[in-house]
Amino acid sequence: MPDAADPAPMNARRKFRREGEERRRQDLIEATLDSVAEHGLEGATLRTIALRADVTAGLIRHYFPGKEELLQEAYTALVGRMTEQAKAALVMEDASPRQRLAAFVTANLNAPIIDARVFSLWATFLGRASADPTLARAHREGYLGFRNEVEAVVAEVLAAEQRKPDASQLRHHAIAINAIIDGLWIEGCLAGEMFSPGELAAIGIKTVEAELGLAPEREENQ
Amino acid sequence: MPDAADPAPMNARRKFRREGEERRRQDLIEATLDSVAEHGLEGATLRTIALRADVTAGLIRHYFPGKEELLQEAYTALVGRMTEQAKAALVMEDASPRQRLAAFVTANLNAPIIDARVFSLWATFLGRASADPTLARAHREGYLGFRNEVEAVVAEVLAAEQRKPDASQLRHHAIAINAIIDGLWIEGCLAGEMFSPGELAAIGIKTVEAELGLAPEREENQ
DNA sequence: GGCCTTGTTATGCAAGTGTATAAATAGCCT
DNA sequence: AGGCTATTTATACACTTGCATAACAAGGCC
Repeated sequence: MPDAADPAPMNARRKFRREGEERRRQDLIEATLDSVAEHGLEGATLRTIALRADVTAGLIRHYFPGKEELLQEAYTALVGRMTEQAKAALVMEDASPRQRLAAFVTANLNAPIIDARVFSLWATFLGRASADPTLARAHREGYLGFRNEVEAVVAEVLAAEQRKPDASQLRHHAIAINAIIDGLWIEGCLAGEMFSPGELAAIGIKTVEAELGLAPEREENQ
Repeated sequence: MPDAADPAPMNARRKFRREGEERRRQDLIEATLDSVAEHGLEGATLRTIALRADVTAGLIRHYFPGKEELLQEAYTALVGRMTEQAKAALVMEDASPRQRLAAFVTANLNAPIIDARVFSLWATFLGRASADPTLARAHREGYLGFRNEVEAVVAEVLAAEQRKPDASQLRHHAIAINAIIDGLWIEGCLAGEMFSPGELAAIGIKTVEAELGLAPEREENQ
């Protein structure tokens, strides 16, 4: 029974905790990505983001010059995380190049890289990349890093097969394989339930190996 | 010298012409796509769109129940146009299945299908598809139509080679080829200047034919 | 314990948003 | 030519947006 005897002020100011700077920035970026994934760039308002980070809107301006910068940093963080995860699949000691390539493809065509939320973010930001040079650069760097990684593995695989491709052939292989992975990734993210588990990865490996002209592993149907 | 003698009223009402209903709707949809491509979903306001269509904002409500419906119709129109263009490359009389497949790949990896504006639109809308069932359905239908088209050509090509793939193999080929085209399409749209003219198409044809296990056309390097 | 810094909240504001409604006029019909 | 109707413009409104600024208090320091 809230009455005159109630000692609590009825217009209590919101309680809060001071967090470390890095932690707050991280939380705000995460909240931004969540908001964008759920409501799109249009629906990701400062107030929505702040609410998700359990903070009031004004605080954002204490860490970021403006909304634009927050979005850019969020996208940069996203791209960084994506390529980092992708490359992580490559660090396998004592595995043949061909196995490492297969593992790379498999990793990129399963969770957590195949993920509707990440895809939504990827597409949303990329749609604005053609108009925003900062976003375009963030994407470009991630993309080239990924493709170089692919090219390096391809070179190893072919070397293990005693083949000496020139730079142009290597580049073409990398472009093609990159396209295969990207294309299957999109299909998986958009319509994951249309594929049985592991199906996309199996298709990816087969297609990549065909592109490289590697002999089928064992069974030769048609 | 605009003075008291000037017969023209100083607050003249805007002159306008009455257009046919279909024409106006078409114009408004086109203006919407332009706005979204340039400013993103967030920047595509009714006033911006109306300005581009050379009309005042209120008129939009005369043709569409609300902004959402306008955006949905615009996306549907875009998807329809894209798949239509893609399929158009398939109607070649007296050409071998393999030639038709190659022509299909080539058409999809050159202008006007490789186009930064279309890509921007595609990505922007797709980013919101996971949250908007109407957009998701529009995309799904376009995608399945495209893939069925691919599957049909693949079946013809393999039949011409006396091969009898079962339904599962056919499906896998279609998925893979669709991914190759999509992936290369994205690369071309986002970084067209990194590729020489025709390079993407050449890579696409080679990769697709490798995936299908077709013997190389003539020259056999490694 | 009391103070001081600064992270945090609260409030305000001008600009812009989508939508509703009233007023005007273009162009067809007779 | 003159009237009718529906397309089009104009205006208003309630609400949201990003940003600015002032008030406040959390937590380290002496």
